[in-house]
Amino acid sequence: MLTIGEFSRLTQLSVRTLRRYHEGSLLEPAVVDEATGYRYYAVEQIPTAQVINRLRELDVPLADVQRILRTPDPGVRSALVAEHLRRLEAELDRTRAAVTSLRRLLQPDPAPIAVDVRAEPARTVAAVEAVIGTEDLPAWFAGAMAELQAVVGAGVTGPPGGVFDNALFEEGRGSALLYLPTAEPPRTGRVHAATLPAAELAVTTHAGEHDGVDVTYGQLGTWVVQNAMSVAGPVREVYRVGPRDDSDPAAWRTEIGWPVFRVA
Amino acid sequence: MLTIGEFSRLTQLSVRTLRRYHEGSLLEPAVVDEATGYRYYAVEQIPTAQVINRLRELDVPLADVQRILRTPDPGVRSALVAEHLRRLEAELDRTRAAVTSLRRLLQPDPAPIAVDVRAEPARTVAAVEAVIGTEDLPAWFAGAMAELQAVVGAGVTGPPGGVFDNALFEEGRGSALLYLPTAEPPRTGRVHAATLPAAELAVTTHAGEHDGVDVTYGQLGTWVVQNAMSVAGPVREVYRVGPRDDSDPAAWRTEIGWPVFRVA
DNA sequence: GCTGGACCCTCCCCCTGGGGGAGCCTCCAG
DNA sequence: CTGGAGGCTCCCCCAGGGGGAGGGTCCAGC
Repeated sequence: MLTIGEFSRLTQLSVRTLRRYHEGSLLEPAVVDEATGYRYYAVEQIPTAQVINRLRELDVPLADVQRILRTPDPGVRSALVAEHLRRLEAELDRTRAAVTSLRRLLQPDPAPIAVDVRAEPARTVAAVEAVIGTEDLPAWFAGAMAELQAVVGAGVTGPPGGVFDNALFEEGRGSALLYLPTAEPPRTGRVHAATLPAAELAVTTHAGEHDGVDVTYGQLGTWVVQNAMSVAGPVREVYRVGPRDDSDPAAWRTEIGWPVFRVA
Repeated sequence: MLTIGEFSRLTQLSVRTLRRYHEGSLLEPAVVDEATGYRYYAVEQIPTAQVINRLRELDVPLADVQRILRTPDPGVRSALVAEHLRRLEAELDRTRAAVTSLRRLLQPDPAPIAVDVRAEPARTVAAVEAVIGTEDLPAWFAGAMAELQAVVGAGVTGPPGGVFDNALFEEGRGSALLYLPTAEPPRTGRVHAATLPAAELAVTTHAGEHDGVDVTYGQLGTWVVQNAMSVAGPVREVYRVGPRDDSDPAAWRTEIGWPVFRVA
C-alpha cells in the first residue's frame, strides 16, 4: 500500500491531481481509510496512472480517459486511442495552417488584391452537401471531392467549387456544398443535382496553398466594406488550379466570391 | 465603421470574444459610443484581429498576444512569434513522447524488467548542472552534452550519464546534472568537476528510444516498492548506447539507477 | 511512551479562455 | 413609428488544474 505522496512520486502525478482523479472516480485509491480519509494506492495502479498521465499529455479530456480506461477489450481500447490521435493530427493541420497564415499576416507590406464585381448566372451542378463543423471540414472536403470525381468522371465541364455558409465561420458550424459542374448531374450516393442561384459576386483570387486563404478572405472583406457594399449570402470558392492540377502549391489558384449588393 | 456583428463576420471572431478582447484591452474598438456603449470597429483593424485569431489558434496566451501586437518593430515581433513556434515544437516533441510511451503502456503483456541492486562507489566526473523545468530539459540536455563533449574531448573514460532530482518529476522543476567520466575533469564554461556520491542503486536498462523511458521508470518504481525498498535521492541515468553510438534508436540502451535502501 | 515534523485531509478561491442565457436598450428598414 | 434584429451588461457555467488556510494523523527518534 502506498500513501498518496509515494504514489505521486512513482507516477509523476501531483498529489492534488490524484485527489481530483479520485473525486472524479477516474482513479480510485485501492483503500480509503474510513476514519481518517487517508488514500492508499496499490502498486498495480501505477500503470493505470501512467496511462492517464500520457493521455492527459495528449489533451484527451478526462471523460474520454475514463471511457478508455473502462474499456476492457484492448482492441477497442486502442481504437479509441487511435481516434484521439487522429484528432491530434487534425489539430496539427490547423496549427500548420495558422502558421502559414500568420507568416502572411506579419510580412511588412502585403500585396493588395485585385477584386472584380461580376454577375454570376444561376446554374445546375453535381453537388455534395452537409452541415458540418470547421473541425471536420477538411476530412469531409476530401471525401466529397473524391466521390464527386468518381461519379461525374469525364463529364466534368469546369473546375470544382464550393459554397460555404457564413455560419460555418461565425459559429464554427454550418452548411457546406462542394460541386463539380457537369451537363447531366447524376444522383448517386451523396451526389445530387443542386442549383447555385444567380448572384452579384465580389471576386478575387487567392494564390498558393489553401492555408493562407483566410488572409485573402479578410482582404476581400475589407474591400467589400470599403466599396460600400454589403455581404449577402454564403461565400463561394472555385478551385481553378488545385492539387489535382499541379503538384506545386505555389501554382494553385482559388477564386473567392462573396455575394454582395451595393449599399450607398 | 463596422458594428461588432459585422466585424465578427469579417474576422471569424465571435461577438463574445471580441467583447472580451475589448475588456482585456487586447483589441479596442476604434470608436465606442459613450451614450449607448456600442462598439464600432474600423476596417483597418481586420488584419490585427486576424493576427490575434491565428496566434490564439497556436495557443499563444492572450498576454503574449498583447505583447506581440504592441511590439512595433517587425523584426522583434517575428522573433517573439518565432519564440512561440519553438514552444510549439517542444510541445510536439512531448506529444510524440507521450504517444510512444502510451503505445508501450497499452500493449497487452509488457515485458518484465530485470533489476540489479548494486553498490556504486563515489567518483568524480566532468559535469554540467542546472536547476531547470521539465519543459526545457531536452534543449538543456542537448546543449550540455555538446559542451561536455567539446570540453572533455578524447579524455572520455566511459559513457555519459545524468543525475536528476526527484523534484524535477514531482514538481516539474528541479536540479539536473549531466556528466562525462574523465580522468581530469576540466573547468571550462559550464563544465566543472562534480563528485557523484556512493550509493546503493536499483538498476535496470531501458532499451530503445528515450521516449518510452517513463514506463520503465514506473516498472522500476514498482519493483523497488515490491522488494520492500525505499527511494533515497535523485535518480541516475547512464547512456550506455545513445544517438552518438548508433543511429538506430532500437539499439539504444539507457541504464536507470535509483538509490535505494532496504526498509524491512 | 511522547513528541515534533512530515504528511494527509477538506474547503475555498484563483487562473485562462471561453460559452449560455436573462433582461434590457438601440438602430434602422419598411 | 414600430418591430425585430442586434447591441449592451451581468451572472453563472465549463475544464483542469494551482495556492493556501486550518486542522487531523502517522511514525521515527528520543
